[in-house]
Amino acid sequence: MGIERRPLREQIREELLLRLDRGDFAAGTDINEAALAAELGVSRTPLREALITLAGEGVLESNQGRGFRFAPVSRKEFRELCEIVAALETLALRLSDPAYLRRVAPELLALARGFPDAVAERQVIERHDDEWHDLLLSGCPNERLLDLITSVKAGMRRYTHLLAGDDAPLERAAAEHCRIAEHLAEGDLPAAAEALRDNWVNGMERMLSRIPAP
Amino acid sequence: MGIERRPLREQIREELLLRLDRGDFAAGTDINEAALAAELGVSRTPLREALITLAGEGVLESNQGRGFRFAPVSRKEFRELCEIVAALETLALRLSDPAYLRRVAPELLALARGFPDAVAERQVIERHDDEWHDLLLSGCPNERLLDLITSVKAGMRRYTHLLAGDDAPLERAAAEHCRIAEHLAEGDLPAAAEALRDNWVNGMERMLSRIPAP
DNA sequence: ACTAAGAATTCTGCATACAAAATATTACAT
DNA sequence: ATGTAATATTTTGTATGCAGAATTCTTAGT
Repeated sequence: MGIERRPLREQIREELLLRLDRGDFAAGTDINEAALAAELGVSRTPLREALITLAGEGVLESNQGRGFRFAPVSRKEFRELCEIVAALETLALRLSDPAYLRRVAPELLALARGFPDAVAERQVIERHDDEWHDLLLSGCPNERLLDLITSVKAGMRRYTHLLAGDDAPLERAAAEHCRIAEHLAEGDLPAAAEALRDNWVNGMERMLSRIPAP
Repeated sequence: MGIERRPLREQIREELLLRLDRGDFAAGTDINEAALAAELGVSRTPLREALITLAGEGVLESNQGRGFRFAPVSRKEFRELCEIVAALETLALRLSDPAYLRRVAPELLALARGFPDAVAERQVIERHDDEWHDLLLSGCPNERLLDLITSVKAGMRRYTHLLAGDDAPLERAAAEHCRIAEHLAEGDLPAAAEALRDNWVNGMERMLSRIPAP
């Protein structure tokens, strides 16, 4: 039975991202290292290591002498992140083997169709969406690109909890996922890539109004 | 007189990248934290923080229990990185204001033309190339994208020293830069973006043969 | 001489300690 | 009451300490 043998900093990073999804931290909030470390039951050292990693991913900001804080959210930044992820994911799709994509298309379609039925809590649905995109890109041979996408998406997690309580956006996303899967089933990769970009642009539009004005 | 007031971890990170450019570290080499910290005249704490940052950028790898090491180089990874940066830079160019680009085109052209004349050492030339690309993208309003490009390029620094002693690739790069600048001067942004992608693809080809086989 | 077990050493990962910077509080003058 | 200077407190940034894992060295046995 494999006991947990991973660096504390990684576990801490994931725990913080999870709490971020839950909306535990307001954007712009300062982090008190000692208090947070005590709450997590670890020392400041691995906590700081996790904070530095998250700062590198854009989740946190750091200012000399005054520590870390959750980076403030803004429509501008969210738009920027969507532009980036859209470009990276379409690149990943274009680099994938068309035959492989056609093979996983049915599974992608099934997942997308079973999407709104799942009456799970929002947090589970978010994870579900991530897994769908992961499967979509699982055939991309560019490993560095996949890592980078994961990292950039971590920077977007500050925004996910803003969708709380509204299912409409998720249903529309599911419909778009179906469209993408159908294009893949037909072997029309360019159309799928275009639909994927639309998915990000639309998702961005749906979110923008929920982001508080600066 | 503003004295140096930045976190040690950032200064350490830059120093390590500089030494990497000089070819001080062989790919795959394990890092001895205590020895390196002593050499740099700092304690292990900020050094480790810098190492964690570099690991996040792909410069280093970390394995539980056996610390950090410089990630091994490979043709596959270099190709992957080039694909990524090419996509990101062309995106940045497409997002830029065409009027601004036309305005800086002359400066870009002049810099590119003065390129091979500079008989400076290779390391300076590399930095020169970086600055040219920075200027090219300086009109991109997507700040997150610019940060991301910088970060991904840090991950490519493990490869730059492999160009040591050969000016031919740099001269060809200069010619390509001229081409890009000329397209911008004409206001033909799509052509410039295409030339920029070619620049990365060609640069990749030039480099590939120099990367030792795995 | 080669292998394997085990001891000794080295090194990492995490915790704690300390100094300096930033922030909060108090005292006082206006 | 308000602003300000002096002081106390908090908090970060860096250094040091320590336990355990990984590695190297030693040596006994074949």
